[in-house]
Amino acid sequence: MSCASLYAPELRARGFRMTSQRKAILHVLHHSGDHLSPAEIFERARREAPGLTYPTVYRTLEFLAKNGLAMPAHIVGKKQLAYQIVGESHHHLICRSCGSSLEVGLDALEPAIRQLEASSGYRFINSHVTLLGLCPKCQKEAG
Amino acid sequence: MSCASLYAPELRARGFRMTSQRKAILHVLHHSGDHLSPAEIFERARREAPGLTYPTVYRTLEFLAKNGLAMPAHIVGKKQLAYQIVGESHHHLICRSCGSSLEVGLDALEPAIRQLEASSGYRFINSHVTLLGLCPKCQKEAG
DNA sequence: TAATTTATTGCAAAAATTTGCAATAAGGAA
DNA sequence: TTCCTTATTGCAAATTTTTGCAATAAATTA
Ligand SMILES: [Mn+2]
Ligand SMILES: [Mn+2]
Ligand SMILES: [Zn+2]
Ligand SMILES: [Zn+2]
Repeated sequence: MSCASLYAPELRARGFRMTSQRKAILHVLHHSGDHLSPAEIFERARREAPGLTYPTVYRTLEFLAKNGLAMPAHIVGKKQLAYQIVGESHHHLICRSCGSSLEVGLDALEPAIRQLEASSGYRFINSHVTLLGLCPKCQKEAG
Repeated sequence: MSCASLYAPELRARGFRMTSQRKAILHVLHHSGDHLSPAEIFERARREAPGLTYPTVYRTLEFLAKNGLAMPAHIVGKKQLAYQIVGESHHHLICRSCGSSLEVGLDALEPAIRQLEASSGYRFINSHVTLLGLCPKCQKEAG
């Protein structure tokens, strides 16, 4: 029983198909919960889906993002775009000097985002925000 | 008189150098104001800096982002990471179904971000947030 | 101005990501 | 179950992005 059964109805309702490749990738994202690079996802998912290829990994991640099942996150300083399963709302605050990071809970930005949902008419906003700043340590060093 | 003279002191104070390549790229970003892909930046900047190469463009954009002079933005549906000069604070709300987008003014999220600056100790947060949602039209179609 | 230091660049090659298209297989219909 | 339609995949090739390293040039000093 794969966790992919959670997502299958969602996809089929929109005319998409649940394939073994998508199951494997969703399984990896779902159980890791973390931000994973395409390469990490490829390595882990192909244990369940032998024959899996890189083009499929990239296309699937883009597909999941477009459909609101995964969130992309670009972290300055890391070259690869990472993906994470949609779950607990949270955001990232990263020091652009030393790279140290802080996870920001949903209470910080979420109210403003819900407000925006109301005023814009857009709905189902998945927020996965990466903010860049200077951490306290680097503020001192920079003067 | 290039607009790069605006940025030179900033860089030199941190031990970096203002080069003809950086001048050209800053000039392009500064006067466009828009989100530009590395390829667009390369094409425009090399008019002023002949001999400019792609590795330099990529390294410079990463450099400007790390130093708070430019903001990267990953737009789901577009493959390339785009960059924009740091200027008016604003955010993007994009429909993950049809791609239509809305610019979100600084009043929507900025108060929450200033609040976060206070509570986290991080400072000089450049926010350039891309939020994904479903626009009103696509909400109807999706049911 | 000339010399010095080293941040930055260009080049060539490697690695990552995207694309076109024919083959495959998921899901629905018979 | 078998047949159909077409969304999805794998493959090969194209394109984009990154990296190592020697050559270059910005800024400081003499
Ligand atoms: Mn995250
Ligand atoms: Mn923008
Ligand atoms: Zn820091
Ligand atoms: Zn839409």
